[in-house]
Amino acid sequence: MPTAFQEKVYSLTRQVPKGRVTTYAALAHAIGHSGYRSIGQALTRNPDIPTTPCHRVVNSDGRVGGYAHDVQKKIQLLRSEGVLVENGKIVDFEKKVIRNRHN
DNA sequence: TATTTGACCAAGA
DNA sequence: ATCTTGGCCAAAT
Repeated sequence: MPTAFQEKVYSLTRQVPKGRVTTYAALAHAIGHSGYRSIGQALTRNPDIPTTPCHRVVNSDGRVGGYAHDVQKKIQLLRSEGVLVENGKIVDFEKKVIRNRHN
């Protein structure tokens, strides 16, 4: 049973459109927290991949970051949505990332 | 109740 | 550009 905190994280993660990505810091900021690591913690406990596209959440510097089971799987999913990854980094990261800021 | 853990981040060397 | 360090916060143990 998810906590209120996790509900927020999942909810925001689901709002990320296909072909775009967001960062742990952006999610944290959107919720009003500064504990970036807690966001990853919440996603780690996420059981259902299809319902929550947690593969669209990446590191702040454009690196792919981690994944519960296999990072390669995460990269594969991103690539299938049009987000290319080279050397563990997102190609054209600044174009794909959503930070809920001035746009 | 207290401690440890982790899919992070920013700044410094 | 890479590596290290300290800090952050919720959940699990």
